[in-house]
Amino acid sequence: MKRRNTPSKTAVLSALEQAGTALSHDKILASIGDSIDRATVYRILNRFCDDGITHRIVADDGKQYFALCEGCSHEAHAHNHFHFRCLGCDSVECLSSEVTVGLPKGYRAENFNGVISGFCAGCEA
Amino acid sequence: MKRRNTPSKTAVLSALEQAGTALSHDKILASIGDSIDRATVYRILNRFCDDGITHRIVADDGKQYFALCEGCSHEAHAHNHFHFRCLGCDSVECLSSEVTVGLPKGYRAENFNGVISGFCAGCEA
DNA sequence: CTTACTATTGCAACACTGTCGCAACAAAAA
DNA sequence: TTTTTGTTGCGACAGTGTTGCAATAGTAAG
Repeated sequence: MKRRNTPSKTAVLSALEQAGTALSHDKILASIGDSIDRATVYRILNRFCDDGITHRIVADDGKQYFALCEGCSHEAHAHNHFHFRCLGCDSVECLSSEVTVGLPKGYRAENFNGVISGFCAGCEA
Repeated sequence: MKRRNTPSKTAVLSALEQAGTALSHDKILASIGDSIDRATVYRILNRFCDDGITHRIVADDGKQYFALCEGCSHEAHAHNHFHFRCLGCDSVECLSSEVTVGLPKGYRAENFNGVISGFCAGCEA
């Protein structure tokens, strides 16, 4: 499946680049304006994940967040790091600490999803 | 807020006890039959979480799972352990390994949510 | 430049999860 | 038994994410 360069795709990509952190779908939509259809943004993001351009985080609010992959190749995605979601400003950022978790025998891990929610330095009263 | 003992509450509790693992809302509903309303089950589960009887896990499918708390007091909930969701049989179980993650300065953690998805020993081809 | 191919888009509709308001009900205490 | 008030059932709702389909527009070939 060959990919094409479209204005929508570029807009989503630059929104993620500009933010620097993980963005929820609606944040992305708000960032690029409502000129692009909801469904299109979802499809673009899913394509990005398929292609290894972004990784998907499901936070404890049940919503998906997307962040640009940095330093991980297409073959070896190493997203075993945590994310922090601020309950005050609703921002999601990647934490640097990597974690390895032991699984029971015979288990095979496919995806890692670690989120800690709380209050960031700015929102902490 | 005093709690009352009702058949619905007992049914949900025994469903969780019988399962031994974490259950999604619809699994619980299926387990106790459709004699109880959807909204009621949600309310019962939220009450359980408020009271520290269960803890809530949000898996990477965006759904909430509930598991009985074992060995954690009302005051000091220590749910910083991982959960494993099998992509084959869709079961969610608690992993034993406890994890501590370092947060940036000034950050305060409120909730820990770690889920690893993959295939369990039974579903691994 | 023109044409053909097909990835992508927009629109609408849909499934699903979780919540909320309100009137009716029922557990627990008086 | 009566009273109090926590719970339930029903309906409606908001939000998230997906899908089908016709129309559009990249992209490469002629």
